[in-house]
Amino acid sequence: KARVQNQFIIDLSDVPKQPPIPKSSGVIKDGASKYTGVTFHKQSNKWQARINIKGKQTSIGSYDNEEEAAVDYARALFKYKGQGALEKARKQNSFVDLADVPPKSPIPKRAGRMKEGASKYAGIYFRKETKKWQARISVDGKVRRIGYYEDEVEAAVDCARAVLKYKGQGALDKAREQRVQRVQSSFFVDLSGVSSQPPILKSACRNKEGASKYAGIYFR
DNA sequence: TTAGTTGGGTCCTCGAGAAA
DNA sequence: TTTCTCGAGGACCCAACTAA
Repeated sequence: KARVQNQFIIDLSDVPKQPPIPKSSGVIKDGASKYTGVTFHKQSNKWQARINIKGKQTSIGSYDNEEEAAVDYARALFKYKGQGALEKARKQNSFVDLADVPPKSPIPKRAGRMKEGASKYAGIYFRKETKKWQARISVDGKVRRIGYYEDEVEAAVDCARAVLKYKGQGALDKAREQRVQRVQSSFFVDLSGVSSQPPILKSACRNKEGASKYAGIYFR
Protein backbone atom coordinates (compact mmCIF):
# COMPACT_ATOMS: atom_id res chain seq x y z
CA LYS A 1 0.00 0.00 0.00
CA ALA A 2 1.63 3.24 -1.06
CA ARG A 3 -0.12 6.51 -1.74
CA VAL A 4 1.19 10.04 -2.05
CA GLN A 5 -0.79 12.41 0.17
CA ASN A 6 0.22 15.85 1.42
CA GLN A 7 3.84 15.12 0.50
CA PHE A 8 3.78 11.97 2.67
CA ILE A 9 3.95 8.43 1.42
CA ILE A 10 1.87 6.09 3.51
CA ASP A 11 3.88 2.95 3.06
CA LEU A 12 3.29 0.42 5.80
CA SER A 13 4.94 -2.55 4.10
CA ASP A 14 7.94 -2.37 6.44
CA VAL A 15 5.86 -1.97 9.60
CA PRO A 16 4.94 -5.08 11.60
CA LYS A 17 1.29 -5.74 12.38
CA GLN A 18 0.15 -3.82 15.46
CA PRO A 19 -2.89 -4.51 17.60
CA PRO A 20 -5.56 -1.80 17.20
CA ILE A 21 -5.98 0.93 19.84
CA PRO A 22 -9.43 0.60 21.40
CA LYS A 23 -11.26 3.72 22.62
CA SER A 24 -12.67 3.74 26.10
CA SER A 25 -16.31 2.60 26.08
CA GLY A 26 -17.45 5.91 27.53
CA VAL A 27 -16.42 7.95 24.50
CA ILE A 28 -17.74 5.77 21.68
CA LYS A 29 -20.68 7.39 19.90
CA ASP A 30 -23.41 5.46 18.13
CA GLY A 31 -22.17 4.28 14.73
CA ALA A 32 -18.61 5.42 15.43
CA SER A 33 -15.62 3.09 15.47
CA LYS A 34 -14.52 1.46 18.70
CA TYR A 35 -10.90 2.06 17.63
CA THR A 36 -8.83 5.25 17.64
CA GLY A 37 -8.00 6.76 14.25
CA VAL A 38 -10.87 5.04 12.48
CA THR A 39 -14.10 6.67 11.28
CA PHE A 40 -17.03 5.35 9.25
CA HIS A 41 -17.41 7.05 5.88
CA LYS A 42 -21.10 7.08 5.00
CA GLN A 43 -20.58 8.10 1.37
CA SER A 44 -18.47 5.07 0.54
CA ASN A 45 -19.94 2.87 3.28
CA LYS A 46 -16.41 1.99 4.39
CA TRP A 47 -14.13 2.50 7.36
CA GLN A 48 -11.56 5.23 6.92
CA ALA A 49 -8.21 5.27 8.73
CA ARG A 50 -6.46 8.62 9.09
CA ILE A 51 -3.51 9.96 11.00
CA ASN A 52 -2.26 13.44 11.78
CA ILE A 53 1.32 13.83 10.56
CA LYS A 54 3.08 17.15 11.18
CA GLY A 55 -0.26 18.90 11.60
CA LYS A 56 -1.71 17.45 8.36
CA GLN A 57 -4.51 14.97 8.52
CA THR A 58 -3.44 12.19 6.19
CA SER A 59 -5.51 9.35 4.84
CA ILE A 60 -4.11 5.88 5.44
CA GLY A 61 -6.80 4.14 3.43
CA SER A 62 -10.40 2.99 3.38
CA TYR A 63 -11.46 -0.49 4.41
CA ASP A 64 -14.45 -2.80 4.50
CA ASN A 65 -13.25 -4.10 7.84
CA GLU A 66 -13.07 -1.85 10.91
CA GLU A 67 -10.35 -3.91 12.63
CA GLU A 68 -8.15 -3.86 9.53
CA ALA A 69 -8.39 -0.05 9.42
CA ALA A 70 -7.50 0.13 13.12
CA VAL A 71 -4.50 -2.15 12.66
CA ASP A 72 -3.17 0.06 9.85
CA TYR A 73 -3.73 3.18 11.98
CA ALA A 74 -1.64 1.58 14.74
CA ARG A 75 1.05 0.68 12.19
CA ALA A 76 1.07 4.25 10.82
CA LEU A 77 1.30 5.64 14.35
CA PHE A 78 4.22 3.31 15.05
CA LYS A 79 5.99 4.29 11.82
CA TYR A 80 5.53 8.07 11.92
CA LYS A 81 5.44 8.78 15.65
CA GLY A 82 7.31 5.86 17.12
CA GLN A 83 6.81 3.12 19.69
CA GLY A 84 6.47 5.73 22.45
CA ALA A 85 3.50 7.42 20.77
CA LEU A 86 1.85 4.05 20.24
CA GLU A 87 2.24 3.09 23.89
CA LYS A 88 1.08 6.54 24.96
CA ALA A 89 -2.07 6.23 22.85
CA ARG A 90 -2.86 2.87 24.42
CA LYS A 91 -2.28 4.28 27.86
CA GLN A 92 -4.43 7.34 27.20
CA ASN A 93 -7.32 5.14 26.25
CA SER A 94 -7.01 2.94 29.29
CA PHE A 95 -9.85 4.35 31.36
CA VAL A 96 -10.61 2.75 34.70
CA ASP A 97 -12.70 -0.40 34.24
CA LEU A 98 -15.43 -0.66 36.88
CA ALA A 99 -17.46 -3.46 35.33
CA ASP A 100 -16.80 -5.76 38.28
CA VAL A 101 -17.42 -3.18 41.03
CA PRO A 102 -20.89 -2.71 42.59
CA PRO A 103 -22.35 0.83 42.92
CA LYS A 104 -21.21 2.81 45.99
CA SER A 105 -22.61 5.96 47.52
CA PRO A 106 -20.56 9.07 46.56
CA ILE A 107 -17.89 10.64 48.81
CA PRO A 108 -18.75 14.23 49.80
CA LYS A 109 -16.01 16.82 49.30
CA ARG A 110 -14.58 18.61 52.31
CA ALA A 111 -16.58 21.74 53.03
CA GLY A 112 -13.61 24.07 52.68
CA ARG A 113 -12.82 22.89 49.16
CA MET A 114 -16.18 23.61 47.61
CA LYS A 115 -16.21 26.43 45.11
CA GLU A 116 -19.20 27.92 43.40
CA GLY A 117 -20.18 25.78 40.43
CA ALA A 118 -17.83 22.97 41.47
CA SER A 119 -18.95 19.49 42.46
CA LYS A 120 -19.83 18.72 46.06
CA TYR A 121 -18.29 15.26 45.64
CA ALA A 122 -14.62 14.28 45.92
CA GLY A 123 -12.84 13.44 42.66
CA ILE A 124 -15.51 15.07 40.49
CA TYR A 125 -14.82 18.13 38.33
CA PHE A 126 -17.03 20.04 35.94
CA ARG A 127 -15.37 20.58 32.57
CA LYS A 128 -16.66 23.78 30.99
CA GLU A 129 -15.45 22.80 27.54
CA THR A 130 -17.42 19.56 27.47
CA LYS A 131 -20.14 20.69 29.87
CA LYS A 132 -19.76 17.34 31.58
CA TRP A 133 -18.61 16.05 34.94
CA GLN A 134 -15.24 14.32 34.91
CA ALA A 135 -14.40 11.67 37.49
CA ARG A 136 -10.73 11.17 38.37
CA ILE A 137 -8.78 9.12 40.89
CA SER A 138 -5.17 9.26 41.97
CA VAL A 139 -3.54 5.81 42.08
CA ASP A 140 0.13 5.31 42.98
CA GLY A 141 0.78 9.03 42.54
CA LYS A 142 -0.72 9.12 39.05
CA VAL A 143 -4.07 10.53 38.04
CA ARG A 144 -6.33 8.08 36.23
CA ARG A 145 -9.47 9.08 34.42
CA ILE A 146 -12.65 7.26 35.28
CA GLY A 147 -14.87 8.90 32.67
CA TYR A 148 -17.14 11.76 31.67
CA TYR A 149 -20.74 12.01 32.82
CA GLU A 150 -23.85 14.10 32.22
CA ASP A 151 -24.86 13.52 35.84
CA GLU A 152 -22.73 14.63 38.79
CA VAL A 153 -24.02 11.94 41.14
CA GLU A 154 -23.42 9.21 38.58
CA ALA A 155 -19.82 10.41 38.25
CA ALA A 156 -19.43 10.47 42.04
CA VAL A 157 -20.79 6.93 42.35
CA ASP A 158 -18.24 5.66 39.81
CA CYS A 159 -15.49 7.57 41.61
CA ALA A 160 -16.39 5.80 44.85
CA ARG A 161 -16.34 2.46 42.97
CA ALA A 162 -12.88 3.30 41.63
CA VAL A 163 -11.63 4.09 45.16
CA LEU A 164 -12.97 0.71 46.30
CA LYS A 165 -11.35 -1.12 43.38
CA TYR A 166 -7.93 0.55 43.44
CA LYS A 167 -7.52 1.47 47.11
CA GLY A 168 -9.79 -0.95 48.92
CA GLN A 169 -12.72 -0.78 51.31
CA GLY A 170 -10.50 0.67 54.04
CA ALA A 171 -9.55 3.67 51.91
CA LEU A 172 -13.18 4.25 50.98
CA ASP A 173 -14.27 4.16 54.63
CA LYS A 174 -11.38 6.40 55.61
CA ALA A 175 -12.26 8.95 52.91
CA ARG A 176 -15.85 9.14 54.12
CA GLU A 177 -14.75 9.31 57.77
CA GLN A 178 -12.28 12.14 57.06
CA ARG A 179 -14.94 14.13 55.29
CA VAL A 180 -17.38 13.70 58.16
CA GLN A 181 -14.78 14.58 60.79
CA ARG A 182 -13.66 17.58 58.82
CA VAL A 183 -17.21 18.91 58.43
CA GLN A 184 -17.91 18.35 62.13
CA SER A 185 -14.70 19.91 63.37
CA SER A 186 -14.19 22.62 60.77
CA PHE A 187 -14.23 26.23 61.87
CA PHE A 188 -13.27 29.54 60.44
CA VAL A 189 -11.22 32.10 62.36
CA ASP A 190 -13.50 34.98 63.20
CA LEU A 191 -11.49 38.24 63.35
CA SER A 192 -14.43 40.59 63.12
CA GLY A 193 -14.02 41.78 66.72
CA VAL A 194 -10.23 42.11 66.66
CA SER A 195 -8.48 45.37 65.88
CA SER A 196 -5.62 45.58 63.34
CA GLN A 197 -2.27 44.36 64.79
CA PRO A 198 1.29 44.86 63.49
CA PRO A 199 2.74 41.66 61.92
CA ILE A 200 5.14 39.41 63.88
CA LEU A 201 8.62 39.32 62.37
CA LYS A 202 10.49 36.01 62.20
CA SER A 203 13.87 35.91 63.89
CA ALA A 204 16.67 36.82 61.45
CA CYS A 205 18.24 33.33 61.51
CA ARG A 206 14.99 31.75 60.26
CA ASN A 207 14.65 34.03 57.24
CA LYS A 208 15.22 32.19 53.96
CA GLU A 209 15.43 33.75 50.50
CA GLY A 210 11.98 34.05 48.94
CA ALA A 211 10.22 33.21 52.19
CA SER A 212 8.10 35.65 54.16
CA LYS A 213 9.75 37.70 56.89
CA TYR A 214 6.59 37.34 58.97
CA ALA A 215 5.72 34.43 61.24
CA GLY A 216 2.91 32.17 60.02
CA ILE A 217 3.11 33.39 56.43
CA TYR A 218 4.23 31.14 53.54
CA PHE A 219 4.57 32.03 49.87
CA ARG A 220 2.92 29.48 47.59
C1' DT B 1 7.86 22.19 54.64
C1' DT B 2 6.85 18.72 51.41
C1' DA B 3 4.25 15.75 48.65
C1' DG B 4 -0.09 14.42 46.97
C1' DT B 5 -4.59 15.91 45.19
C1' DT B 6 -7.76 19.00 42.94
C1' DG B 7 -9.23 22.65 39.75
C1' DG B 8 -8.84 25.28 35.62
C1' DG B 9 -6.78 27.09 31.20
C1' DT B 10 -4.98 25.99 26.82
C1' DC B 11 -4.24 23.60 22.81
C1' DC B 12 -3.97 19.41 20.00
C1' DT B 13 -6.33 15.56 17.84
C1' DC B 14 -10.31 13.32 16.27
C1' DG B 15 -14.77 12.92 14.03
C1' DA B 16 -17.81 14.05 10.54
C1' DG B 17 -19.65 16.46 6.65
C1' DA B 18 -18.75 18.63 2.25
C1' DA B 19 -16.25 19.18 -1.79
C1' DA B 20 -12.88 17.87 -5.20
C1' DT C 1 -11.45 7.79 -2.73
C1' DT C 2 -9.07 11.57 -0.89
C1' DT C 3 -8.67 16.17 0.93
C1' DC C 4 -10.31 20.16 3.32
C1' DT C 5 -12.50 22.39 7.06
C1' DC C 6 -14.23 23.20 11.53
C1' DG C 7 -16.26 22.21 15.94
C1' DA C 8 -16.07 19.26 19.93
C1' DG C 9 -13.74 16.33 22.96
C1' DG C 10 -10.33 15.50 25.90
C1' DA C 11 -5.30 15.43 27.29
C1' DC C 12 -1.62 18.05 29.20
C1' DC C 13 0.29 21.23 32.23
C1' DC C 14 0.52 23.98 36.10
C1' DA C 15 -1.31 26.63 39.94
C1' DA C 16 -3.91 26.21 44.10
C1' DC C 17 -5.03 23.70 47.94
C1' DT C 18 -4.63 20.30 51.74
C1' DA C 19 -2.81 16.71 54.79
C1' DA C 20 0.90 14.85 57.04
